[in-house]
Amino acid sequence: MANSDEKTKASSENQPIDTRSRILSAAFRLFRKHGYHGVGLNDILAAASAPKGSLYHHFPGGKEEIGVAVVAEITRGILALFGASRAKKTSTVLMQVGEQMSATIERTNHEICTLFTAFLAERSASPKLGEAVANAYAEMTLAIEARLKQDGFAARAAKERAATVVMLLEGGAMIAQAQQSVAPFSLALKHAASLCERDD
Amino acid sequence: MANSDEKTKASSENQPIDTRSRILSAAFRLFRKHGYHGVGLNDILAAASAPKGSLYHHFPGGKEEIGVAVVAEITRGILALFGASRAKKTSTVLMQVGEQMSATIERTNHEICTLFTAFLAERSASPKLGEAVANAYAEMTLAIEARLKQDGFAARAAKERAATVVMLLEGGAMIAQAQQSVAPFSLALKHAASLCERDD
DNA sequence: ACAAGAATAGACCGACCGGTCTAGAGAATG
DNA sequence: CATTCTCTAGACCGGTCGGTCTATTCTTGT
Repeated sequence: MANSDEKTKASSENQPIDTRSRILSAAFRLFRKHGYHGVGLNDILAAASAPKGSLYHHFPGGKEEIGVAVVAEITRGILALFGASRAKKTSTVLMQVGEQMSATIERTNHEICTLFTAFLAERSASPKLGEAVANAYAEMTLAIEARLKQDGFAARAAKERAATVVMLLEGGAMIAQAQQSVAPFSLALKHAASLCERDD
Repeated sequence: MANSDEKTKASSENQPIDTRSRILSAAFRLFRKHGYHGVGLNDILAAASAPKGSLYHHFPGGKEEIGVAVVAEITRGILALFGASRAKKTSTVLMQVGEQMSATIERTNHEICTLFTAFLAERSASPKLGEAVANAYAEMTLAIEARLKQDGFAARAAKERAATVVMLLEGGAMIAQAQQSVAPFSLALKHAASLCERDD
């Protein structure tokens, strides 16, 4: 069920992407630009060139399930970045991650709605989505916290700084979008990186 | 209907609030809980106990005009807080403002969608709203920056720290909402205040 | 008292929302 | 070939969206 990367329609490198993936990435792009409520299923379908039947086949839970899946996908990506290159200092890795985010912000004409902001407002309407977002933040913070401890920070300091870093990234990305400029995000990133240095 | 025991707008102290104000504050409360798109005009009308005719009489621009007005109202409130008590140190004032925000966060069961997050996603659909939000951030930052200069910070440092403070407040409030706890916001506030001390 | 504007009131509209349902295309089994 | 399952396809549904419209009630100036 997961992959059909053998047989007729697919050698492992096929250009026409899986319908499910197409829906997911279209939803991702639209959500971060217009917010969760600002995107209709028909918008997603049109962007993904898929009919409604396919959508409800792959995501029986409908729009909400898509939202949760997108949040999970983003989280997975971020964690992968922080999980890699354990040898390097946290501040170094953070700067690298930040550069990548900066590039995305610029590439998308500052249309990146912050990591999870697009879904935050739905907390009241959809517990599942709210939970997914809360979880995402928690996992991100935990990952950074673990690295900082490894860098030699005391437990409490690591926890506080990790949390502050996440806030800075979120706030920075948000204001960057509002102001249509990467500058605020870069500033936040710089500050966050310095927070990850022990001799602060 | 509801109230007719006073001369309309003439008497400045009437308990039954002006319809326009009722609509505005209802919209404010709903927007921050559900986001701009998450709230329908009928929701606002019901919460304000007003009919549609009144809404379009006071806000001919419809929902968008209401959104802009709400953003302006929030900004006005924040600026008033920072404008007052010029004598005190900025960090002190910041802590006071923060306490007030913390109280609001707790009182509303952490339903405070960050200051302007609720409107950010509409940037793409409504230039006016986007502009209003960008303006709001700029004004806030400028107000803090001015205070920091007055506290003796160099121009560049004042600008950067002011921007960082705003990011921290936004990010902190956002994560506080996601995690359903004031703790993250308090942490952000603490860090922001220390940024406003010269011997950092 | 009376005219005129401000404000209230809600029925009504077309568009779109998320979601359901039935039908068919395509490959994998016997 | 017949069957079966996955997946595609889109017409269709009731409900709600933001917005317009006309009618009526207050308030105020004269």
